[in-house]
Formats: sequence, C-alpha cells, structure tokens
Amino acid sequence: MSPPARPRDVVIGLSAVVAALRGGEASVLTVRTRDGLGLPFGRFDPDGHRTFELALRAFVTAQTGFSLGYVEQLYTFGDKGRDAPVADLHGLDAEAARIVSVGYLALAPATTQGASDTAWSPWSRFFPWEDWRRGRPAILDAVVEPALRSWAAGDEGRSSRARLSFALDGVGWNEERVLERYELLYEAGLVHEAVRDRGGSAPSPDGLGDPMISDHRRILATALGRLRSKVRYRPVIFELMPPEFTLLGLQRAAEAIAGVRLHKPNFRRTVERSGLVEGLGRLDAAAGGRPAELFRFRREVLGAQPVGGLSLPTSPREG
Amino acid sequence: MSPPARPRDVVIGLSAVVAALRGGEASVLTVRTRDGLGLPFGRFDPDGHRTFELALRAFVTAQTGFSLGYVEQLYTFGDKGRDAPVADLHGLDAEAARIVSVGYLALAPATTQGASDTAWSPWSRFFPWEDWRRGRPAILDAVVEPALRSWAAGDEGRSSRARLSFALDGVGWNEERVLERYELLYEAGLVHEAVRDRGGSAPSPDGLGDPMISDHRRILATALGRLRSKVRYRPVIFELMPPEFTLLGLQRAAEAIAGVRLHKPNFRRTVERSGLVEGLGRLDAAAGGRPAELFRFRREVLGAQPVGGLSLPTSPREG
DNA sequence: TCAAAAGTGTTATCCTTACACCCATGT
DNA sequence: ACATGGGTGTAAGGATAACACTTTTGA
Repeated sequence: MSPPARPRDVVIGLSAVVAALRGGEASVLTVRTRDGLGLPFGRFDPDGHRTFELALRAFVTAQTGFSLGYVEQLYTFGDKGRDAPVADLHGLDAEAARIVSVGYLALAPATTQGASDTAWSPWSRFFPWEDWRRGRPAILDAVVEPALRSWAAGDEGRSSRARLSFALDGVGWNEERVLERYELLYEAGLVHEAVRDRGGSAPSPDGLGDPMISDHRRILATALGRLRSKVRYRPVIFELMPPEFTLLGLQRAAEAIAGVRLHKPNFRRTVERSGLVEGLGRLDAAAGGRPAELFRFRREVLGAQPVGGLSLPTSPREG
Repeated sequence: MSPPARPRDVVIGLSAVVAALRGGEASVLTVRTRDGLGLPFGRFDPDGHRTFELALRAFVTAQTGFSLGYVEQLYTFGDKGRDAPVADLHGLDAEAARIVSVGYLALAPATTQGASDTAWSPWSRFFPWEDWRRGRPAILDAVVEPALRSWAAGDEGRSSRARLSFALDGVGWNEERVLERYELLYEAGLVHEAVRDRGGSAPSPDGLGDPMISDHRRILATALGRLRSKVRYRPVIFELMPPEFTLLGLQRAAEAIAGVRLHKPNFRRTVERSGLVEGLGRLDAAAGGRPAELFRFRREVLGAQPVGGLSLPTSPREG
C-alpha cells in the first residue's frame, strides 16, 4: 500500500444506458466483454473530445452502429473501490489511475435497427424485483425480504431503509426508487458486485439479478429510476415509440417502463386530454379484437408551450 | 494550436453551492479570488480522496470553517472552452490539462455561523430576473426581452426557446427553468462569461447579473433550479430552517427559494395537513401583530414513510 | 356465439384555488 | 381605533380513481 511515485491520473469513463422497447419489454443495449456484461462505454479523450455528449455519441455509434437521439446525463460516480474491475478495459492498471464514471441515459425508438438482437437485455434481467406488472414479484418474499431482515436485525436505520425501499410491512411500492434498492442490496452484500468489489472469493449471492462489469449496474439503476420519474413530467415516453401507435401500445410502453399495470379507461382519457397525441383516423392492423385507432405524438407542442408528461393511473386490481 | 507532446491530464474540480437563508434572502456562500467571485471549490485528489463528497466537505470546512449537512450532486460539466479561466487557481495551465467540473448543492440552516457576512451573496445578485416576489422584474422588459428578440429575430427555434424560458407573449413563468434561462443568455452572448469565454475584449453586457469565475454561475443556476423543483417533492426546505419557526417564516423561506409569492391561508393548510410539522404550543416573540405559534420539523417521519415536499400555492394577486 | 380488445358514461372523492372573514396583540 | 400579522370557513372547479357498461372485430 505504498503511495505511487507520481500522482495517479484521473481517467473519465463514459457509459450509456441506451433504452428501447423490444417485444413489450423495456430493454437496454449491452456489450459483452471478457469480464462480463456491460454498458457501451468509452474513455473520454481530453485532447480529442470537445464535450462528453459528443464523445458518448461517437462511442455508441462505433460500438453499435446507430446514432443516438435523446441523451441526458445521469450522475458521476467516483467512489474508490467501485471503479477497479473495468480498468483493464481502458488499457490501464487500476493502481495507476483513478477511474471516474459519468453515466448517461439515451432513448431509442422501438424501430431501432443496427444492433443484433442478442445485444439487448430486458431490465428485469438485472433487476428482477422491479417488475410488478404481474403482481408483487415472488423473489421479494422468497429472497429479498428474509436476506434484508437478517442484515438489518436490530438496526433501526437499516430496517427502516429496507421497509421504505422494498415496500415491506405494508409500505407502498414506489417504482422510482430503483437506485435506492440496488444500493441497499449492495450495502447488504446481496448482489454479486458487492462481493466482487471487496475482493471477495466468497460465493456470489444468487437470484438477485445478473451482475455487470464495473459500476454499470449502478448506472443502470440510476437510469431506470430517472426514466420512471421523468415519464411523469416530460413527454419522454414518445422517444421510445414508433411514429404511429395505438393507445394500448402506449399504455404497454408506459407499463414496461414503470413496471406496474395501469388502468386502461383512465389512462386513455388522461392521454387524450393531455393534448400530446393526435388521432390519425386510421386503424391498426388488428391483432385480435376490435381494431384500434392509430395516434401520433404531436411533437410540435414542444416548441409552443411548457409541456408535462403522462399521468399513470394504476390499476386497482394489480397495482 | 499544435497538439501537446503528451496527452493532457484530466483535472476534476469540485464546486459547492452552499445555500442558506439570511435576512429573508436565499443566499449562497461565495469566495473572492483574484479573478473574481466564485463558489468554494477544490481540486479532487485521486490519491487522497476516497469519494467526491468527502473531498467536497473537506474543502468547504477548510475554506469557510463549518461543516456541511445536506449535500447532493448536481451535474458534471466538461465542455471545452468553458473551463479555462479557473485553471490557474488549480495551479496549472489550461493548455496542459482539461478541467472537468462537478457541481454540488449543499443546504445550511439559517443559524449557520463560521463565515463572515460578506461571504454570502443573495442569488438575485447573479440572477436578477429570477425574483418575482414583487411582481415581474423590470429588467425583463427593459433589458432581457429586447436583447433576446433581436438575437432571435427570424429564427423560430430561438424565438420559441426565448418565449418558453422567459415567459414572453403570455407564456407563464416557470420558476424551475433557471439553467435554461442562464444558458440561453449565455448562448445569446448577453452575460459576461459568454464574452469572456470567447476570449472577447468586447465590452461585457451589463445589468444581467454579476459574473462569476469559470463556470460557477452555470453551476449556481443548476443548483437554484434543482432546489426549486426539489422543494416540491422532498422536505428539503427544513434543512434551511432553524429548529423552531413560525408558519409565516416557513412561507417566507419557500418564497425566497421559489422566487414567487404564495397564498398564505392555503400554504398554512397544506403544510399542516402534510404531517411534516408539529405545533409546539408556544408562541413566537411577537414582531408586531398577533404572536404566531412555533413549529418544528418532524424529522422522524423521514424514517417511517415515503415523504413528499410542500405544495406551493401561488398567490392570485402577485404570482 | 364467444373471446378479445376498443372505447364510453358516470360517480365519489380528493386536492387546489379563490374569496371572505374573524382573532389577538401593540401603539 | 387601527394597523399588523395570525388564523378559519367554505364553496367552485378540476383531477383522479373506481366501477359498470357498450361496441367492433376475428375465429
């Protein structure tokens, strides 16, 4: 543990959570490295890159073949000890450089081409406790709750955080607290990355989602939480939709993002009253049942007035 | 413009917007440097600092003498051309290093001691168009609107952004869009930093607030916008209050943050119904008029249930 | 005729907004 | 008395949540 002869360099890693809807699932673009699954990423070049965002767009285009539309910065992570495992991917030794990770969220329309199907993974693969569309996920009662209870035993602070994050003891589920939940599991040593970052040779916990390299699952959790909250106050959902869609299609998209079931009649009405969409008078090629009208996003409202997102009326049956 | 012999270093600068209420004004802790006014800041040490937040707390304590409570990360700025002027404060040449700026928001209670009074500046000093508590600021009609109109003349995109950001042509004022407004003025070359960053010797525009070093006014705009929105969905306002306060005191604090007047009776009711405060049964030392009851923040609710912020009912008279 | 999905009506409830008004204290 | 600020009542309007129901298509 002797200090290095010369000060460490700082290296900035840029990572993108590229989200899209594929087959009714909210999915994310992943890359396979020899250390495991990760997000598309690259090393920021202080000489060549004018801004982070331009650098990020270049990385994703180079690694996956398509160009990003909507992009926003999420968070910058710099904790010592959670940065090491990706170091060799940047071509340097973790002891010689400090890696700082800037995470971004990008949204791609459902029609996105250019990446092979195997490059997309549904989010539930990494966060199986986040999908409540078919009711409370079994993994919560079977794995998460007992593990957290034993971790929190006797500690009021821990118990209270577990209760609020994971909807224990009758607390309601808040779908936006994705990062809080992941960080709690990390702190409790219940996800693989926590064991790995401690240099542990201990067996990794199982059943709590697939791990990712470096801090990429942390960035992914940040992205999902941000998207879930943003959908409610900005019309970002339409960045994920094809140019024409039905209202049920929009609802399924909102459900895939939020991870909860919505109430159909009320969802329709709030969407139609929002002024965000316009009926096209044409019908969908029916896929069973009465054909639905096609709608489009009225993108022109963005320049005319401040505009909010969608209200997400949960269904009383399974919400 | 020949490339340097060896790749540039990346230097991470940490800056803190330390907000507090002083004399009824939302104020921010500033430091005076030989290049001008700035935020407390420091250079992140990749060898010595374990996390950004710990490093930031150490800087602020060293430079101002008190320790921070509530802290949150705002944004990371890395644009070339907006980083140079502070370089010499870090003891290096901007040509030799690329400066990346991580901004933080910290909240200090009104009782905060340890910094001299002259170290605090009201936010309106830097953003005189943001304070609508006494109606629409005159500077908007006198300076901002004509300047933006001539900048946007004939460009529909520019006009629409100016309209939405600065509430022109009957668009309503959205107090949260602080950063959008500052960035628009920067892009239009109407704030001093824009002229400075272009290496301009042109006379700096006047009347549009005092400049700050580096990108510190940009970070400050980010902080004010974040705080204004966060007050509505998290009980952060209480981080700025003394342990005991009256409801009008709380209202004045919310008004100072939001920059708009609120409706007293409705504000009282929403606060009391929120369950966030508890009456103490004791009265304030009256300052004219009927003495008001003292309240305290029920900090214990934070651990018991998910908890929102305050609703801010604007006054019909001057809102 | 039935399943599946689209789409409409209606009501109870809550929250927000706005206005009107009374109360307690100091000068 | 009156100014100043504290504090309450109440009603209109809108959004939300819940339930019940009709319509249109394909198999």
